[in-house]
Amino acid sequence: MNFNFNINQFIADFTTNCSRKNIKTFSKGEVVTSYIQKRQQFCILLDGSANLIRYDLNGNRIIVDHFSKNDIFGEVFYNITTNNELFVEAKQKSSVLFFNYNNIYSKCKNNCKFHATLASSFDELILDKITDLNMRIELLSKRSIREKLLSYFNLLSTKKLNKSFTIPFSLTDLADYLCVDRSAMMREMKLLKEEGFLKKTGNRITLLQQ
Amino acid sequence: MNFNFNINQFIADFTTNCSRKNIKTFSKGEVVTSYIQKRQQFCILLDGSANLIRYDLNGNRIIVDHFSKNDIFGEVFYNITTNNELFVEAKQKSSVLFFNYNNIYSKCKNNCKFHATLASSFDELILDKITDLNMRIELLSKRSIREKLLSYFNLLSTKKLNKSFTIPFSLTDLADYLCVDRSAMMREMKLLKEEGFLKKTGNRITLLQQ
DNA sequence: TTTTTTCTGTTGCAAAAGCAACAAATTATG
DNA sequence: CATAATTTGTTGCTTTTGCAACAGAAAAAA
Repeated sequence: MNFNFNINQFIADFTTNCSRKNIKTFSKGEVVTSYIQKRQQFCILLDGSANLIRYDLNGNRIIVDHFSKNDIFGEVFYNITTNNELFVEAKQKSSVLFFNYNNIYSKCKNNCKFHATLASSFDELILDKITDLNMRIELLSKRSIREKLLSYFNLLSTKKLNKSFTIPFSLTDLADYLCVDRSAMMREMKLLKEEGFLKKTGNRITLLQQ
Repeated sequence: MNFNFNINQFIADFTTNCSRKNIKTFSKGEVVTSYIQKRQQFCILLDGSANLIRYDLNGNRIIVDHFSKNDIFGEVFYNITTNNELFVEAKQKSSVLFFNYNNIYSKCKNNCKFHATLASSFDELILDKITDLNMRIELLSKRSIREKLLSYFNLLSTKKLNKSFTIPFSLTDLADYLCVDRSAMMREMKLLKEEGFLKKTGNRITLLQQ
């Protein structure tokens, strides 16, 4: 397994050489793609940010996943089993590369370098995805809103190597990402501030103590 | 990608030919393995059943995953980031095959057929794992105990192609798997019975209506 | 087979979370 | 820039969930 995988190089190879790629841009609020059974599309977010969204039967919106630059998504990473409608919504002006994974081994016209890279790097891509999914499960396994908030904030803090960081989406979205009621989440956040766990200005958080 | 992957054939090849494998048996309650950072072990449950367990800081036990015959687990499928101790516990007499994935490409003495199979089938294995993880996320994203129970039961029902099925572990375990309080879960289950959603004898459930 | 341990089922009470509703602030859009 | 739309922050009230505790059933161990 190649542990020296470089996502930037990978994307560069892809965008410059592959004739089977397809790049589109989207503005805020637009649906980038819906997940369709049997199709095996895979997408790379070249720029911007987007959410993977599902609505449950009670009308609750769930932000299943959040994507930012260089994140990879699509049916390849989500075998759809039930009739749960899943779609990706751009949160801002975004640029997305599409690739049909079904025939991954069919070379494109100019026999591009990318296909060799893809074959050898695909394990790496999915193992990264597994890491993300396990972190998501760890987050959702937390039993209280307080624990969910603190876990998520610690995650962001670790990722940024900084006690201060910006929540990558609105607080309304955050509630749908943590799968809790927004007003209850706001109340809990207020308590966390009052009890000295964190400081908050807008959607910038600074973790204090512990 | 090979969509004709056969897990039974795969395991048969592995157990009969590979000299790098290592098979051990465990009795109920024994720890099969703990997940260790940097190691890249991967294990196949040949027989029995086991749970992947974590304890959170409040002492709550979380059943992160449940494994039965032919399920695959190990650090390969769980990049450990934090200091969360994860271990696999046998729920009954179980037989487990261990393989060190670090040097997947180093052939074993008799250059066994398995390694060719593994290289070509690994994508399949991890994509299956991703499906499982996404289902787990969908389950945990449910906001009430009632919804979690019904979703989980529907899942089992779909898997068995039958409205009747057996919960693969104790109700105490089920609560830890759904990440809710056991007594609250029992109460909700009682209500579901009373409201005619299901019948229950021991840990055998029959779904009624809808 | 008896004893010990674990699991199931239940309940009262306390704490947490959800719901609804609204005003103020902020952000998009014509 | 003005207006519309969305987001934030807040609160009272209701519902759900968690906690603690215990008795009986079932399963495991001696």
